Amino acid sequence: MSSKIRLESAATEAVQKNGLKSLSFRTLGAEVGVKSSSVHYHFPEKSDLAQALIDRYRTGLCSDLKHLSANSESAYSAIAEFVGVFIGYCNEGKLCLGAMLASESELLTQANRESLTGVFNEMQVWLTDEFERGRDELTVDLPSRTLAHCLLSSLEGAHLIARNERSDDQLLSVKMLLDSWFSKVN
Amino acid sequence: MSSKIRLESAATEAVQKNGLKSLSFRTLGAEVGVKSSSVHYHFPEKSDLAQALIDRYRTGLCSDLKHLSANSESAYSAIAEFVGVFIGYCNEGKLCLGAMLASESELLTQANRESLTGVFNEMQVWLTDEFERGRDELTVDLPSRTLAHCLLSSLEGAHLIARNERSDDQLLSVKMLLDSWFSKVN
DNA sequence: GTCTATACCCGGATAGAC
DNA sequence: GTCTATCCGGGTATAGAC
Repeated sequence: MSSKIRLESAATEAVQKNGLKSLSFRTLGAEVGVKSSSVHYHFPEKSDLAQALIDRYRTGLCSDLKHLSANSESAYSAIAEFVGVFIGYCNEGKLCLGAMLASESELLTQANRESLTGVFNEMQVWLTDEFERGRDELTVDLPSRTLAHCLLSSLEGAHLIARNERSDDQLLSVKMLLDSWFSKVN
Repeated sequence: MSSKIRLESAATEAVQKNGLKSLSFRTLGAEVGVKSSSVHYHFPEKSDLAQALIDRYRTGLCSDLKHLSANSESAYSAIAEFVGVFIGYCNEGKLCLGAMLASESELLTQANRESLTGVFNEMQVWLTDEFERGRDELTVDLPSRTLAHCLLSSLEGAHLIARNERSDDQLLSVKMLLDSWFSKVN
């Protein structure tokens, strides 16, 4: 695989764990066996790296979500699987890339920030559509869009809080809330 | 006021805006008119500064919450005011201190992390008690503790997401969710 | 308690050879 | 595309005078 791709993978992993600020061109290069100058060749400035990571994350996300919609037997199961992704991150000591970068927004360019907004929108639109698809089984009468916002916010917040502790309490509560929104949780 | 106190205030502000990692002893000192060596006199290492900030935040929080409980006419109004604090942060481009530090957990010591957990617990216990106080007006039958977890998670997540964008959508949705939990929202 | 001065390290970034 | 070498700025931290 090309160096560039391997750099992006390693960078994504590192950013989800410790943030962009903590990631240096030197250590990133070392991770895949090249020097910092080579990293600069692919990503001239740090904001270029950030942009690549955000774009890459969004692309992967889109295809994952598309798959999830197509292969799930119900809106509930699709959304529950989405929640599962976050629980997975949590177990690896990672934050969602979007959340981590959002917490470091002072080092992002305007373009970075706009793309990041796009990532969150992608998730919220997908969630909104899924809640709409499961309308009939919903026990709450809030707009789908509101439910989508709330679920995403809870997930991002929960695994931020959960990072410090050694319990899944936080995410489990969110899961309970989600379940309470559906009449059939099979 | 003593330098130490002023340093703590300035540091809290800076950390909520840009994080601990971005805050240098030099710029912090400059903020209150002393040199970096003087900052080191009060806080030998960065983790000492972090500890002071966390302790200070918790103390302020405790007294604020006590006041809120005592002076509110209902559980709903107390909780709504709590939500208001987060909306206020958001308008100032700040994150809750706990959330910001949680996102930077790689630079915290074990002691820092434990104290930080205490801060989140403080909020969750208070919220749990308030939901318990408002039991009669609740329209959801989830445990108060679960509601507390979910509300706090949503708030932390919402203003993380909201930081990038120029809209309050995210936090408004959380407010709508909260309102939907109470039968009387007067 | 605060200062000046300084040691030391690490990060981003670039120039130029291969 | 990758390397070596290097510059420069800025960060943490300490020693010692006042």
